[in-house]
Amino acid sequence: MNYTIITSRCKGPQYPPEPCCDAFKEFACPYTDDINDLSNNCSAQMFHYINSNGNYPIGLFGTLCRDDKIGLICPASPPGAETNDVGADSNNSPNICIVTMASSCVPVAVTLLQMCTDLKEIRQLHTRLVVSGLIDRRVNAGRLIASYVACGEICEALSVFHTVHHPDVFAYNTIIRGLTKDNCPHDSLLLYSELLQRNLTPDNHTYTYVLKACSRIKAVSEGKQLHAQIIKAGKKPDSYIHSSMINMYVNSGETHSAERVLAEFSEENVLAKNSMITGYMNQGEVNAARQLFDDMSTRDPASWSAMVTGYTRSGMHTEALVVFQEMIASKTPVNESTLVSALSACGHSGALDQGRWIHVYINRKGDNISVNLGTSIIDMYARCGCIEFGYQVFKSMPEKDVVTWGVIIHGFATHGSAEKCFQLLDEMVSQGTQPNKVIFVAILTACSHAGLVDLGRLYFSQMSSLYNIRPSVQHYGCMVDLLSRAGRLVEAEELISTMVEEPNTVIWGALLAGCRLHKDLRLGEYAFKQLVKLEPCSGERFKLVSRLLADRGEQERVQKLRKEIRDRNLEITQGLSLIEVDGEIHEFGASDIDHRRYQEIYSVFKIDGPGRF
DNA sequence: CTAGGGTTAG
Repeated sequence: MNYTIITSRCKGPQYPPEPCCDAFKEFACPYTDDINDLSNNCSAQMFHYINSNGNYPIGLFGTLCRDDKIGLICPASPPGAETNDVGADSNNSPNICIVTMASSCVPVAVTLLQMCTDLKEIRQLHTRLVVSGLIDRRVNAGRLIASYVACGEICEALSVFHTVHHPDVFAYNTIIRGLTKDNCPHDSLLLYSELLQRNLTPDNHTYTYVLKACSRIKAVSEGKQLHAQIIKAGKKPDSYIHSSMINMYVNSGETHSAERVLAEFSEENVLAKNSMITGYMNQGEVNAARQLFDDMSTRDPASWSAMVTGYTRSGMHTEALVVFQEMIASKTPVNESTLVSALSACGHSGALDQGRWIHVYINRKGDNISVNLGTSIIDMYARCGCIEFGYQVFKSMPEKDVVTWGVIIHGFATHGSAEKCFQLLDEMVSQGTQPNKVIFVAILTACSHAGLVDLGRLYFSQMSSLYNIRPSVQHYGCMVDLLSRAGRLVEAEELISTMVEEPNTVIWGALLAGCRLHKDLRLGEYAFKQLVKLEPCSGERFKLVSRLLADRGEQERVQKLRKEIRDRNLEITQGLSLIEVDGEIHEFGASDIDHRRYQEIYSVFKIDGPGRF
């Protein structure tokens, strides 16, 4: 017989948790989540375990009783256990021996909780701990809190925490970590001050988690206070504290403080440097990030990931993809976030070939594709103009979230397939995913591109009436764009006047563009005035309004405006199109006829003349 | 005597 020995050290690959948990499920006790129900019907003695065949397979046995010992049935005595001859075979025959863990070993409940793989098991053990009274042991309660935190059940964790009379530092640490992870960093900080009030001594874990909470809410002053406390306590920060500290400063935008902390630490700390790279990248100090990365003697996957993500977010897509290729070449295991960033870089730069290469690479790796990664693949194809490929990937995904639906709907919207967008929205709702505000931006964009004014109005009103989504400036932007393009300028103006928030440049810009299209000088000038107030340095709007004036034959005012653009040296940004040819990305501006391969591309796309590209 | 890098994308 092939037994797995379960010991208190049963973590790790050599002791897979499955056999113990299977055994666990078959305990003679019926499964129930209800503590009261269990306490009425069962005693603490029920852990005696015999499986359905009447055999004694390896498993947990014994009682969870106040002496908190565990029995194991196994062919030989596991390390760290004392053999108890009860039930042991006479001359240590290979059949069965029953051992009891020495009392110095890890408490049973802790061992059991470590074996739990899902919430059901944890709940069941929770009930048993309550029934047996073992929950009163702080160690057990603490580990139970940790188990709930590990599977994201912060409410359960909190309710256990509140029953503990004098929680120890471990319990505080665990719950602080859980609250921060659960996006309640403020509560974490409250509990930290409670810990101090109770005269408990924070340890390295405490500092790490509290720093993380500060980092999450960009609480620099609290973070600095903590920094001072750590130094005052004479604690030697370990690498976790160190990197959390840097992270805190980085997230709060204090790159220089982060730099100083980085310099203070003598040991090589990859985690800290990774945080620093992210910090530089967030501040747009791309070269500093690169320098740090280049100087690192050891890099982990997160170091590479920070570079790829940073470049992508700075819009340096080519650089991002170069680093990504280097990462592959250096045989660094590629994690998911890196792939997501690299795909994003492909999508934003139109690098279809590389995007497809990454898609193939992902398929080759054979891991099953997560919702996030699948979504990124779809988005890449959609942005590179291959919505059909994206749709294939979409259809092949067994699980989708609201972002997945958003990506595909947005993709079809920008490809002008409004009908497909509406159909997908219906599908999404019928499959049980609630649309959010981003979905409606995509839907309204689709209406706008297809000139479907009435449908746009319908969806705009349904948004709040059916789905309880308050229209944001972005939605108003879509609607103003939709109405203005269709020449319904008065309606557009009316809609703007109903806005609660201040209209932004997108809103006025859309109105101005519509006015130019439909030659409405009065409203156009009004929109223009609002625009100049909001962004006095953009020449683009001047150009648009001067065209409007030219259309109306107001030559004199046109000249005046043109002079103003020149005199004030207003910047004129240009919309760019990106085309990948043989792995090389080419940028095109509107009416760009100076590109060295213009003729080729001109003929391929049958552009009907310069200026109309 | 149990616990610890980041949350991207539309």
